[in-house]
This record gives sequence, C-alpha cells and structure tokens, in this order.
Amino acid sequence: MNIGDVAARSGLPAKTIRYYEDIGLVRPQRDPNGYRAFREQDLHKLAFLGRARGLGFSIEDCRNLLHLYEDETRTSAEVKDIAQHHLDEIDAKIANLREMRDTLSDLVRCCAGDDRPDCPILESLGSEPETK
Amino acid sequence: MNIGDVAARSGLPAKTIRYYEDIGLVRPQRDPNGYRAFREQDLHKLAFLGRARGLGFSIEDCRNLLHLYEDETRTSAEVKDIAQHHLDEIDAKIANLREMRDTLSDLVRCCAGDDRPDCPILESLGSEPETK
DNA sequence: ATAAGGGTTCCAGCAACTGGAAGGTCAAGG
DNA sequence: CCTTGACCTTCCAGTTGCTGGAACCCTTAT
Repeated sequence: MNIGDVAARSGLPAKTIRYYEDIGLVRPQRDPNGYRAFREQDLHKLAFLGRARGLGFSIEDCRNLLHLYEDETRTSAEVKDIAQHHLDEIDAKIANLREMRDTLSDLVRCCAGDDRPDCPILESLGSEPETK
Repeated sequence: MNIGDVAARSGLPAKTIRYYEDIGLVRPQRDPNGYRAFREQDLHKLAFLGRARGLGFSIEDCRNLLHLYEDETRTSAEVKDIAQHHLDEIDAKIANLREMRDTLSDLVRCCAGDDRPDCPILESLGSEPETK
C-alpha cells in the first residue's frame, strides 16, 4: 500500500502519516523506488492512532497507548491511568470553557449590536472585574 | 513604570508584555537607558488584553477589540459580531470535548484497572467504531 | 569592588500538524 | 518515444501564544 491508500483507508492526511513516521509512531518499509510500503499492520496502527487522537489524547499518550496495545504483559491499570488523567484534563477544559462561555454569553446578550458605540462588552473588558 | 511593575499590576508575565510589544499590541516609550517606560494608559491596555485573553479571544480578536475600544466611531454591532463568533467557537469546542468525554468516561468506567491485560479502552481504540 | 535584583536582546522550543517548493516515479495515451 | 497527470519523495517554513535561557547592561546598596 502506498501512502495515498493508507490515507484514504485510515482517514488521516498523508502529511500526518509522514509526520507520524518522522516522530517514530510507525515505521513503514520502503519500496525500491523510495515509496513507503505500508502493511495491513501499519494501517491498523494508524487507525488506532487516529481514534486515539480523535479522543483528544496527546501524541505522547498515543505513543504510550500504542506500546501498551502491543505489549502482552501490560495491565489494564496502566491504560486506565492514562485515560483517567486525560479525562480529568478534558473535564478541566470543559469547566474552563463553560466559564468563558457563561461570561461571554451574558455580555453578548447585553450588547445591543446596533450602530451606536456603547457596548457592554468593551466596557467589561475595559474595567476591573468587580464581581468575581 | 518599568515592566516589572506593569507585570505585577496587570497580572501578565513580563515576557508576555514584551511579546505583546513585539507584535504591536502596545507601544511603550523608552527611558534613556533603554528600559520600557509604561504609562497608565499602557497598563490599562494590557489589563484589557489580559481580560480579553482570559475570555479566550485570539490575539487577532484582541487586536481588533482594542482598536474598536479606542475608536469612538465604532458600532456595538462590530464588537458583538466578534464576540458572537468567538462564542460560537467556544460552544463548538465544548460540544467536541463533551463528546470525547462521554466516550472516554464510558471506556474508563468499563475498564477494570487491575493487573490483567484485558482492556476495553485498548479494544475500542484497536477496532472500527461500529456504532455511529 | 561587588553583589543583588532589576532591565535588555535574541534564539530556541513547545504541539501537532499544514502548506509549498523542487523534484523523482509510473502508467496511459498520442 | 515523449508527454501528461497523478502519484510519490524530501526539506523548509509557518501556524498560536507564549516560555525558557543565555549573555549582557543598569542601578543601588554595602
């Protein structure tokens, strides 16, 4: 399989696949002409990576998850640990974004959005946050 | 005011303030010795930027908001437009993260987290998503 | 004289790609 | 046989918003 096929079948851009090779996540063989030659196994790895990235895992997490995936002697505790940490981070991010959104949607709601210059959004950004 | 004072009073790291000068968000004057000399006005701008960044606005949005803030002929519609776009993006991010979290928390919940190798998390990452 | 605690510049690096340039390879069509 | 087009290759630069560090200057106190 050439990179284009793998890209189509894994859903990852060819650029990304090359990048993953660069950083050592996959090691496709090479044809005599220099083209990357992917086996089913490589495709499977890339699909794994695509799904892990889709769940928001960092590249380093992905690397570790992949190692565990291929390590028969792993424990599910190791995997769960990584996932739990990531879950905590996601929750933190959501909480953070929600706070932004709440503040911001209040401001947007209060803004007339007409052609006058008065704007509660700018007023709020321009002054100390009194309520906290 | 030197940069340290402004950092303390604005809550922004000195590095960040220098960076903001680099990209043209503030233009402090200079003392004869080469030190940046901030006026109250500059501090005010930086505080504005800090709050806008705190709401998650991109630097470019911040730049535009700052221009509008200082432009007497602005319309609140222009401001609201920027804020509304940003709000939409935040909502999209939250939705995205929530989906990740839902999937991930299911997986974490199903994982024993013991010293056996069987792990639904890895199994899920290793196989086609059947539902959906 | 020197030491501490400011300040300055510039360069590199983070994450995870993405775009683009310059060029090699291959199969099909005229 | 040559060309065209669609592949593939490498390498370099840019993205976002800083952050760390090196090497150096300025000021004040001891």
